[in-house]
Amino acid sequence: MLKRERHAYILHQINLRNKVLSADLSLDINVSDDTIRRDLHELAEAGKLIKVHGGALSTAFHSGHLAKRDVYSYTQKRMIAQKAASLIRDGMFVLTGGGTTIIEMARALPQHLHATFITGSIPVIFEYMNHPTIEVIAIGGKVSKNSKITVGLEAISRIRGIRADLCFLGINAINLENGVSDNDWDVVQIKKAMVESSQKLVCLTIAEKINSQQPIQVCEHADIDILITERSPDDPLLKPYKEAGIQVL
Amino acid sequence: MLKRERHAYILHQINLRNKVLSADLSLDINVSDDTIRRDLHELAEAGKLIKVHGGALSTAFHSGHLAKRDVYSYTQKRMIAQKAASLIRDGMFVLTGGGTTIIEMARALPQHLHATFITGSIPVIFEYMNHPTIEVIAIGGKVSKNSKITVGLEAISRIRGIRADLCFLGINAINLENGVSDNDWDVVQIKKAMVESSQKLVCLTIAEKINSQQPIQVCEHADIDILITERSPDDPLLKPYKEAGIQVL
DNA sequence: ACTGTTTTTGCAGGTTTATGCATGTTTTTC
DNA sequence: GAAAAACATGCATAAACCTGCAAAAACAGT
Repeated sequence: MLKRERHAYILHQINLRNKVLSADLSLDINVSDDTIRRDLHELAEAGKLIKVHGGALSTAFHSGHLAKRDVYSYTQKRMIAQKAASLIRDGMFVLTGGGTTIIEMARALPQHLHATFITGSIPVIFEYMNHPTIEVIAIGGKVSKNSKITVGLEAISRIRGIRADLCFLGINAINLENGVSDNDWDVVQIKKAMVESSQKLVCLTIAEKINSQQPIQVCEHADIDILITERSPDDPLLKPYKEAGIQVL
Repeated sequence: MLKRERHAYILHQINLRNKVLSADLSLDINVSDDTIRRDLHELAEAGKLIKVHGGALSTAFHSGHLAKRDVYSYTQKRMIAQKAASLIRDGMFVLTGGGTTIIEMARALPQHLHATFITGSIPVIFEYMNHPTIEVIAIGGKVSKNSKITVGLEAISRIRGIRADLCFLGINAINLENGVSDNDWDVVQIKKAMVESSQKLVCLTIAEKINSQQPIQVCEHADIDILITERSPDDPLLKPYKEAGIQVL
């Protein structure tokens, strides 16, 4: 096989799977691994791929391109945040949890909204404070350093004393069998209390976490009123949830 | 799986869930936990995540986002903060207000201090959260957007339920005639409650504010136990306060 | 077609990297 | 305060790597 051909083949493989192993290629094409290595080296110099120990990766896959901007799935979260913010009306009492998605929602609130937001998440409070017209209530209690929200009995009993119209939770895992689940006991207790204290529960998550599970259950899927992801409500991934009676946005 | 690929996978997981356990990863990817540990170590060195015992955390929340040097009279406040921090012993319950001086105190706390800090100031909570060993209690209530502390009846009744060893207040004005005074009614109510709930009151202020006055009184000079400024305790400016029975540091 | 030149390839060797394992230590947790 | 989990460290090994070299292949020009 000619060098050019080989190069084309390698690039084809890399675009197909986002990675290649030198060993695989040398076996496939029946040339020595030295040759493959030289090929990869050349292609890397030409910027067609990224050479790593043991093989090569697609340029699209690697850091600079995808990682820098979108490791936090910023774009998806923005979209979720906007859908979520549109549910809030003047005069409402809104309970919210913590997490980056909720922070994005805080940023996406319309300028003249006149609602009351209650949360135990310190970073979220920070974000709410920048809004000109909303009222912000902090839930007191012991502060969990990991999750940066208030937890414990104090916080839970405060939440129990509230009747909110809406509850927004950024969730870590959801499936139909076990509903919403998470991995921090203290945080789960808080979320449970929030769910019980609200008329409607709105769950926010990027689609990637749909159909996944974590050790501790927050609530049944039946408790969820609205589910928001960055995808279209018609996406087949979400169909089972619609059929289970959840409104999907 | 290639090393770089693994790194990308780990980062993806971490940004998805905000944390990962080494054990989970080694099971997922099917490599030894040693390898995972080495991966996490490398990624941590590169600043892509924060390594902790048993796994790693996302950097997303842990960004020190308070600008350091653009604080008015930074050096003076540093000095005050250090004097103040030296008063705190293991096991103490400490009530603190808000303000840049208190934030500096939070930064000046010794690394192994084992005390409990109670505050309603959101920026101060942020700072406390960075400390490895202290316990942090947030006072709940309505959040005042100006002063960034919780105010109102809810907060006050919470404070009343506390018996603290020390209370640190950053103060805006003090003279012998009217004691400590301030200009925000809500904030003053909170400070009053704090003073009443503590054994000892420690007031922090830059010397510039000594012998000045604001419209609303917080407490009498007789309520103050300790006064801390950036000046030496022997400074003539402070003599009247010493003579009035206040311990000056 | 022949010869000189260039390119490509495989190989020998010595080096580096990645990984797992064994050891002993620290940290966490109950 | 003792057991379990997580950690660091050093070592061994296999795989991947680089370098230089020589054989083979491809090329080009009179």
